Amino acid sequence: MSSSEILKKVLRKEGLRYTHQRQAVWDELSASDEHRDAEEIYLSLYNSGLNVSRATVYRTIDVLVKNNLVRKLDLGDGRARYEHKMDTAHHDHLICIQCGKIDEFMDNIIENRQDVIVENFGYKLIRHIHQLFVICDVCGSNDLN
Amino acid sequence: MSSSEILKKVLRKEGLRYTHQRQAVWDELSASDEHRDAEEIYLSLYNSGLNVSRATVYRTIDVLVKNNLVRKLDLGDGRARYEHKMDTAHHDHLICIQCGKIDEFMDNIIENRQDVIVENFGYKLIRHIHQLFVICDVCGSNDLN
DNA sequence: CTATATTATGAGACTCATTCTCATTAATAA
DNA sequence: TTATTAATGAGAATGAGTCTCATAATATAG
Repeated sequence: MSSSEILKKVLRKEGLRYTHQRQAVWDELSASDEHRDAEEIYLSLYNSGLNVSRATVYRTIDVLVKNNLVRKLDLGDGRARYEHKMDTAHHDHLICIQCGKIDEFMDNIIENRQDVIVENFGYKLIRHIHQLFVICDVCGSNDLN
Repeated sequence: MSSSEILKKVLRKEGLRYTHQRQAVWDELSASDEHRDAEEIYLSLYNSGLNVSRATVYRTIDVLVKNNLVRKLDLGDGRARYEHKMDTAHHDHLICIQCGKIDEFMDNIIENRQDVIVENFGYKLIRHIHQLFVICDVCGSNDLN
């Protein structure tokens, strides 16, 4: 399914109209594997000559997140980051606290343990956040850590 | 070691002065096991007749967090929560997305896997965030989930 | 097609947690 | 006690994100 077909399907399901701006935001997000914030998305579009307002960037991202096309990451620094979920398996993140580099990990043992823990409480797991804040190899070899 | 001795030691180490306000904030935090935000700390002090300004509440909490007397939690809703670390072992959190109840968990298998993952990357683990967002037993039995 | 109804957009005002500023006050050093 | 220096308080500033509302674009009815 093409990028625009996927988006159209989601918009139809949500009862929303298909617009240039929404396509532009989704294109921008799906074209990169980086973990960018809303301002970066906005500026990247702007620099491509696509003048989508910040408000629309936020509004569109909300729809994409709600419909599982995009994941929102809260790294605790006050700016949400976004990553598309096209052809990607579930994963969590390692974040270098020095250079900001983000890597991904996935561990079935951990995933299973989470289920066990929640089950022992008699709760139902909806979603989870698991972030490992690290000093990456590059930053670690640079000097005094 | 008493509450004030602990605080004095930290302040001395940081080259900071011992003040009523700092003691009041630390007392307020160490007296409760709840996970409260800065405004709740401020209001609780205010209602006890202790007029510590919001600015000082924030400033003091920063010192306490930096010195491991308090842990800052980011639950992704825009307000940081704080919990003291007196006589508490490391743990992570389960958060009910409906009623907001917060429970704690600790799992050695997960802790070990984290170390392995980070080691495989050749990185150094500094800290981690692991939050399980759930529907708790009470909310789950209330009706339609 | 064309007109009409309805939703989406853009610009900038607004919110709200947190941080900053700076004049005043309090704690430590002499 | 006074002098020195840091801490505090009040409110301004910040900044990511949200909201408003007039205008523009899209979908629907003829």
